[in-house]
Formats: sequence, C-alpha cells, structure tokens
Amino acid sequence: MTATMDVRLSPTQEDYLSAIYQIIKTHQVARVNIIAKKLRVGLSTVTAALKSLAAKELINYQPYSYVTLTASGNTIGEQLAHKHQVLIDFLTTILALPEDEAELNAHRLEHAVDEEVLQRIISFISFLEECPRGGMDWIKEFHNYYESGSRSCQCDQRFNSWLTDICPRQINLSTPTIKGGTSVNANLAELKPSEQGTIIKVRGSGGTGKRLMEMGLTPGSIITVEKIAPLGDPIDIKIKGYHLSLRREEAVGIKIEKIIN
Amino acid sequence: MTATMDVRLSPTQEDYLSAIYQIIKTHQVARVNIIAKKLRVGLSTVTAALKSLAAKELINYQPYSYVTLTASGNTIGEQLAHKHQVLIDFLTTILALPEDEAELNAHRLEHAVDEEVLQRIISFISFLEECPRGGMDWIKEFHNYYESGSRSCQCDQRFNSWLTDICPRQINLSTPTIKGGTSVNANLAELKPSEQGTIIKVRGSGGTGKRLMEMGLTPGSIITVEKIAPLGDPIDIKIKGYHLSLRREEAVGIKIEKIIN
DNA sequence: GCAGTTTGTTAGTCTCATTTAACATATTAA
DNA sequence: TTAATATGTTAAATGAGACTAACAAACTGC
Repeated sequence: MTATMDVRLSPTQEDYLSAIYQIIKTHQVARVNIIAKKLRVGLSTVTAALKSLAAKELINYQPYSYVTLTASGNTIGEQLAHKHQVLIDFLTTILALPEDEAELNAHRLEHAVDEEVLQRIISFISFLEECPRGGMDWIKEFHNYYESGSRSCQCDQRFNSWLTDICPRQINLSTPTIKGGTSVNANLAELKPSEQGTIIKVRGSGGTGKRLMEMGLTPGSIITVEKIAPLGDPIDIKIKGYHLSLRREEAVGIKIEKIIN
Repeated sequence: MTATMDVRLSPTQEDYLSAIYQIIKTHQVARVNIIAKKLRVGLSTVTAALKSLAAKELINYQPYSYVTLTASGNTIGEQLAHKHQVLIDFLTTILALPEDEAELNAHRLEHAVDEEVLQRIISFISFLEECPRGGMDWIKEFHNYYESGSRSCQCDQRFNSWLTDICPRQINLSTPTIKGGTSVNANLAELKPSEQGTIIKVRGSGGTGKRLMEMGLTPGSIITVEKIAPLGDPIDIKIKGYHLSLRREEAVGIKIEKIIN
C-alpha cells in the first residue's frame, strides 16, 4: 500500500514541503500567501512550486484554493522536520550556537546531511548525554572551553565527584539498557503508555520499514510508549529523545524486549 | 593591500575553485580537461566557469592555456580546503563514517556550514580529544555504542583507571594551557620552530585579520611554529591540529604569550 | 450585491549550470 | 612539417527557480 516510490526532491522543493508541513501544523491548511512569506519569495514562484509538488503527489492543490499534504507528502514532511530538529539540537545543545543562527544553519544543513550521517548524529547526541563520562555538565565544559579558548580543567576536579556522586546515579539509570530488570519479548503494539522496550527487530515491509529505520527505530534503541489514541491508532512513542507517531500496523511489526522496572 | 573584497561564490563556483586548488597542489597547473574529469562535467561547462572565476580575479585564465590561482583565489582555495578537512575529520574521527562516505558528505556540507559553525566544530574536536574526560578512547566508546545500539558501560570501569593512569599524564600536558611555565609576551614572528604561544590578539587589518580568524587563529588558542622558510617568509604553523602558512607580515600582527617549557 | 482589497495565476524574462554539436587550437609522432 | 589526436571554445538549447507585470478569483463591508 501507499507505495512511497522514489520521489526525489530538489533542495528547493524540500524547503517548500517543509514550509507547508510546518504551516499545516499550526494553521491546519497552507495558503500560497503564507508559504510565500515564510520562504520570502514571490507568489508566482510558490504557484510554480506547488504545481511540481502536486505532480509528485505530495500535496493536494487546486488553483485558488488552500493546500494540504497527501499521505506520502506528510511522511516526507515528517522526516524533514525530524532531521531539522536533530540538527537544531546538535547545533544548540552540543555546539552552543544561539537559536537564530542554529535555525539558519540547520536550514542549510538539512539538504546536505544524508540518512547515514543523521543516524550517527542522533546516536552521538544520545551517547554524549547518557554516558556518565559525558553528560550535560561535561558539554558545558566544552562551551566554556569554546568561549575562553582554553580548558579550565574543571573536569579534573569533577572526576573526583563523579565517583562519589554522578556515577552511582547513572549506573542505576543505565542498568535496564544492559540487562537489568526482568524482560519479556513482545511487539510494540502490546505496550501500554509509559512502558518501555528495547527494539529487537523492525519488520521492513518495503518502504515502511525503511521509513521507520530512518526515524531512528534501529535495533538496540530504547523506545517509550507515550500515548495511544482511542482506537489504538496511532501510537505516540519517544525514541532517542524524539517523538514519533506510528500506525498500529507499523507498531505490530516492531519486535521488542519489554523492560520491566 | 590585496583588498580581498567581497567575492561571493555560488556553491558550484566553490566546487570549481576547490577542484582547481587541489589539482594545482599535485599537478602544478590545472587544465580544463582535468577539472572537467574531476567534477564530472563537460568541457564547455568548465570553460564557462573559468570565465566567471577569472572575472572575479580568482584565477589566471587565458583561452587554450592552463589555469593558475591568483593570490586571492589561493586564499579562498585554502579556506575551502581547510573547511573540507575539518568536516572530514569530524565525520571520520567523531562519527566514524567510512572515508568514502565522509568525502561525499563533506563535499555537500562545505557549502552549508558557515564560519561560526566551523569554528565550533574545530573547537569541539580539539576539546573532545584533549579533555581527559573525553579522549580517543572515549570516542571509541561512542563508536561501539553506535554499532551495538547500547552503552557497554566500559566507561564505568575506565573511570577508575582514569584516576590512576590517564589523569596524571594529561594534567601535565594541559598545564601550559593554563598558566604553567614562565611566559613572555611577543609577536608570532619572534618564535622559532617548535616554540609555542597562546594567542592574545590578532591585528585585524581589514580582510587579513578576518581571514586569520577564519582559519582558527582566535585569542586563547595555542599556536606552534613548525617551520620558517629561508627568508623568514612564509612561516608554517600548527593550530588546533591544522597546518597553516602565514606571511611574515601577518605573523607580526599576532600578539602571543610565549610558552616556555 | 457590488466596489474595493486581498489573494492567486499566467505569461514573459532573467540567471545559472548544465548539455550537445560544430568549430578552433595545440601537441605529437612519423 | 604536416596529418592525426587531444584539448579547448563557441553557440544554441534546456530546466530549475526566481522575478515583474498584468490579469483573475475570492473575500469584505457596507
């Protein structure tokens, strides 16, 4: 179903799709007007872009009317937004770039970063934040290093406190990751809100599986169920710090090892 | 002099300039032929590009003849090569991306990363490598984490060895950064090969100062003199792990605090 | 329910980076 | 030293993405 076929978008087209996706998130529908303002281009340029996106079946477009996303358009929009957010996180959290500059850079970087690199960045951020030897306190050391140009070597003192303070706390936190607690095999749809699991396998029925992997659902990562809609579809989950919404059908295909605290 | 004025290059033009810079590094001169092969475009496309670069006074170009870089073309080429190398380092050393993929990604990223972000990446790499709490052994922990999807928590054990082994060694290494040794104020041109200094100030005579800052010569960073050419010009230095060649005139404008070991 | 304003489309033009085809210059080898 | 080959240029065309100007449709307020 919904064969997401090979839709190749130019950087500019990605921009239009992203803009439409964002506008719809807040305004329900997108208007040529608003898109033009957001991207700082003329109205006629937008009209042309909409035609090409409509030809690729990513948007629903009728002249003189508002614009909505098709299912595949929405999927791609979601991916682009995800990528954007990861880059913003990297630029602000790790590199301490001010918000506005991060926005500009993320916008340019989106078109240059491929799936492989994106995965590694996501992973790197989690690792930096989770590892007891890293953590936000240590990232702050870097920010300080960047400002002053030299290591203030607070690390040296902090190492001592690590053994007595941070370490014991973190060890507990990370225990489930390794083998702690009792675990039970299941599929993701069987979890209830707030329950967690470690991904064992993602059933990759063609494009769907690939899409999931692209959103960060890779074997070994920890997934938390956040909310399940009334009829069990969609399921809101959290993975590597990012929110994601899955259809029940997709969730069933994800084999996990349930974590029992 | 050599007012490097505001030469704004399109991503494509940057590619051409980079290609020419690289070809010249190995072949002495660049030929239309070789450039076309390197960038996988037709010969006529190259001719057109050369005209526009020549119009910007970045290259010396005569029809039917070979191509060389002008002074400002060389400067920009150097900057582009530097940026490329930093990105390659980040992608391979930190994210553990295979060489070939790193090359592809660096090539796309070059056009998206601005000066500000570049500086932070450079700084981040140095910090990661220098800080006793980070270091290559710890980066390897991340690589392992990325492969397996879960923290193997070797960090926890290693923290113990840190106190007894790594820490004492690193403390010595980093001492000069802070205030260790005796220090003397000087300008960079007064240093001899193998001597080091901490940058106090960079005389920013218009474009020149800016160029130096862009190459990573920011106050607080440590600079090492590597080689000085026969007549004292140019001076090869190393900063934040990257090599750079400065004209004597530029070196004089860089105030440093000499580090005496 | 029509005049005015806002919003959107069409048509034509521009620039950039590319192509192909035809032509021009350089190099080389007999 | 000239014919063959390699290299480089010009001209004309294309497609993407932008613009302006002119026109068309849709809302708004009496």
